Amino acid sequence: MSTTEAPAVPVIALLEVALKALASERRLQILDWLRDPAAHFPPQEHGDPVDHGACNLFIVEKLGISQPAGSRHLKVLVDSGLVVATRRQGWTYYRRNESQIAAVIAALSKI
Amino acid sequence: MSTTEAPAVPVIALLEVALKALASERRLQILDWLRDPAAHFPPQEHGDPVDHGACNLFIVEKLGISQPAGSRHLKVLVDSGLVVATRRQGWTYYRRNESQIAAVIAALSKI
DNA sequence: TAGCGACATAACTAGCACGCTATGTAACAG
DNA sequence: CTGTTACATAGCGTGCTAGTTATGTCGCTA
Repeated sequence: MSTTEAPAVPVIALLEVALKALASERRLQILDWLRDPAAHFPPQEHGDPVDHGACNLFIVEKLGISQPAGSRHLKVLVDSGLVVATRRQGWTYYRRNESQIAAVIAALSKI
Repeated sequence: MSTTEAPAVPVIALLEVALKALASERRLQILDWLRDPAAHFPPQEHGDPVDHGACNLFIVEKLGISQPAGSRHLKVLVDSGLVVATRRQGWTYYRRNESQIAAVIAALSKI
């Protein structure tokens, strides 16, 4: 507290994290697909797309990038709270966190 | 048109430009100050802050960075359409483009 | 226990973002 | 014409971002 100075509007620093996560065509595409996983991804045996979202492999393949690259994009989205990951029987499913997305839009509206 | 492929959702590419401009604590701070220039910047002789916004020098000084660094942040905001620049008697005043800001928030709400 | 499939992590590289100093440009003052 | 002020641009160094391949980890299956 002696070396760092608190910003006048701390919400700005929080917004920056979410906006950096959103400021990527890849990640915006992922969020758009996750609005309706069943419409954009093949059927999944282990996990209802409506409840749990889509698995990593499907997202990676649809993006056309390597699996680690897609995995890191998803990690950025999860770390920012915009997406929730669910591990289930070896697979990881991702779904939107609508409340957090709405909170970011609301915060942005105040700036 | 033969070498580039149109994205399935072109609005995503447009949103990315605005979000990259917003995903910066410096630029979010500028936008916040410009909501009420008269409250955050000294009085200006040549140009009403309510009409024209704040000049480059005041913004740079308040940010605590060099003049060229601040000038480039403002250019990013202008290029993305979020801020409008007005040249007047040697000074350049910057103000928010509320309609563009609202359009970005509306587009983000649809993603 | 061995092997495999799904995903995460590590290590590396290329490109972009952001800070700086130095310099260019345009308008005004004397 | 000269100098000053306000701002933009150029050039450079540094750190982050996003892609790759290689490898690690965990859960299931045989």
